[in-house]
Amino acid sequence: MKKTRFSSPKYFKLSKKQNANEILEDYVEAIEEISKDKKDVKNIDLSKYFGVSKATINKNIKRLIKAKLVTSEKYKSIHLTSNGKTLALDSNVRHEIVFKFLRKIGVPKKIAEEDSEGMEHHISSYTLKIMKSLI
Amino acid sequence: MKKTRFSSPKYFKLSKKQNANEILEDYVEAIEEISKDKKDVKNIDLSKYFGVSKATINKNIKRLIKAKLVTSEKYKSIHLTSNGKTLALDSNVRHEIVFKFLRKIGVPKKIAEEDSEGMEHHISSYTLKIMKSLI
DNA sequence: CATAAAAGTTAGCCTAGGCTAATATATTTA
DNA sequence: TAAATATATTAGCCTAGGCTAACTTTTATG
Repeated sequence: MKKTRFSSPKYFKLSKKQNANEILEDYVEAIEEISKDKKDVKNIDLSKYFGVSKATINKNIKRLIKAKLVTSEKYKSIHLTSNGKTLALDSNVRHEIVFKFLRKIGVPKKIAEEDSEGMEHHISSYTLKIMKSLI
Repeated sequence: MKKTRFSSPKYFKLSKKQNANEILEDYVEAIEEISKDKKDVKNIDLSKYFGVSKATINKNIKRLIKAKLVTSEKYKSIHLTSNGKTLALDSNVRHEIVFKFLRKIGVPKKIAEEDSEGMEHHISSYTLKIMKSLI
């Protein structure tokens, strides 16, 4: 009597690949959000936002530049490229769907904020569509 | 007119900490599952299960040993400690709740397997309780 | 406007989690 | 049982994502 298998190798591989982009998505989403309040998005804003050191932000911004998601010159502010903007908006839409869905099923705001943050990168578009339809 | 903030620094910090244990949980869960079919769980089984090299498994098993989740001697099979067993069962329960919840809202089996795999580490016990009650 | 404070950068370190290649041990099977 | 195959381990490499400390540049202020 074999138990249902909830996972298998291939799914792990997929989730690892996704993982690689998680931080990039979080960053562009953060940059987009911060730029609603401030005209210039600086290193220090992201440092405060994510609670990590300026050095870490600096390193990660270089990855974003390499990935053509942002542009930035030394000591200057950070700007999303059109790719970056698209990814940020996409990310935000997914984030919002998950957040609202969690609220809909009765999860308190604070917890829904935390959970949606963690979950947004691990939900397929199929599942997102269902969640959207249930909001 | 400020937009709702879906995320904030502290949630990121929390999710990073969780991340560190993800692989440990995945491993104990896998070991528990494999041991249902085979008496001995070996390196090679996990290598096939996760689709990563034997060397990687070997390294990670050492982390599990350090974390007192498994015991294993050179060239011998891997056994969950009672801590490991507890974590595995816990993990599996969470996994199962998410999987069944996704099925309940209409997500196809294959996709529910993938998504629940990714999501299980990012859902609070509060949200899990709600999901459980809705299955 | 000079200097102090704030922000940005760089270098060097760490852990986690991958890999390959070489080697060691176990297991199968001719 | 000896040789071939399978599995396990080790060493050394890589990237991502953290950190601190030292230094540079920018910004604010006396």
